[in-house]
Amino acid sequence: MNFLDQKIIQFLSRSSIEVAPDLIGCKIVRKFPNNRFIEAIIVETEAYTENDPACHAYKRKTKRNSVMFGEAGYIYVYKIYGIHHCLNIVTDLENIPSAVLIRAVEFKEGDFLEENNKKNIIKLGAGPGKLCKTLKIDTDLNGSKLQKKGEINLLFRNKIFQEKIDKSELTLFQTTRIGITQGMELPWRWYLKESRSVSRR
DNA sequence: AATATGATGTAA
DNA sequence: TACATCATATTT
Repeated sequence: MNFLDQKIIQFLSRSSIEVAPDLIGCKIVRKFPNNRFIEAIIVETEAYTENDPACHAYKRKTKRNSVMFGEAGYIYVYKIYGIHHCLNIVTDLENIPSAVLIRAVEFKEGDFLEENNKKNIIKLGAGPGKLCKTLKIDTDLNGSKLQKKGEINLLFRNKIFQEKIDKSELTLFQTTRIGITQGMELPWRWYLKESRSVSRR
């Protein structure tokens, strides 16, 4: 494991409520066997934590949610409504079931020249199911570790993004979470106000 | 074994 | 606002 992988694990080994806003601006890198890869900037996240009625691991450890009980730096992928997949990054210490749901990412112009229409590139990552479809993420990746040499990796915010946050040229908006039936009052959703790829405002 | 339902997306 | 569609969890 290299130094940067180590730093990412440290960064993720905190409460999901701290990690979720910090993940905005970080980059998901999805690598494929043919050496090609896609990069996407995270622009919308939600925190799920222990003692949170909306968390899949709220009641007990099950086969599905077991990854959330493990150490930070692994991904939890589940299928929802029979059709879509959702990507989560496991956070916090071992045996504290928590994760951050990636709700939206933004792709850069120039990617997808072959497969997709340039017009709707903004929409390709605007929703948890859509981003998984675009990044070809399904339950086969459940339990994978984020690492440089892997099918999926996470990179920190670049310097320019961090400077813009620091100078308030980019702003994070905090709201309540989407689509849940319990814990609706908890303001654990964050999105990048300036991004056009946010799923809902 | 049977049933209920969901951290969604799309079309209407 | 309806609904497609199925893995998982829960109930019988």
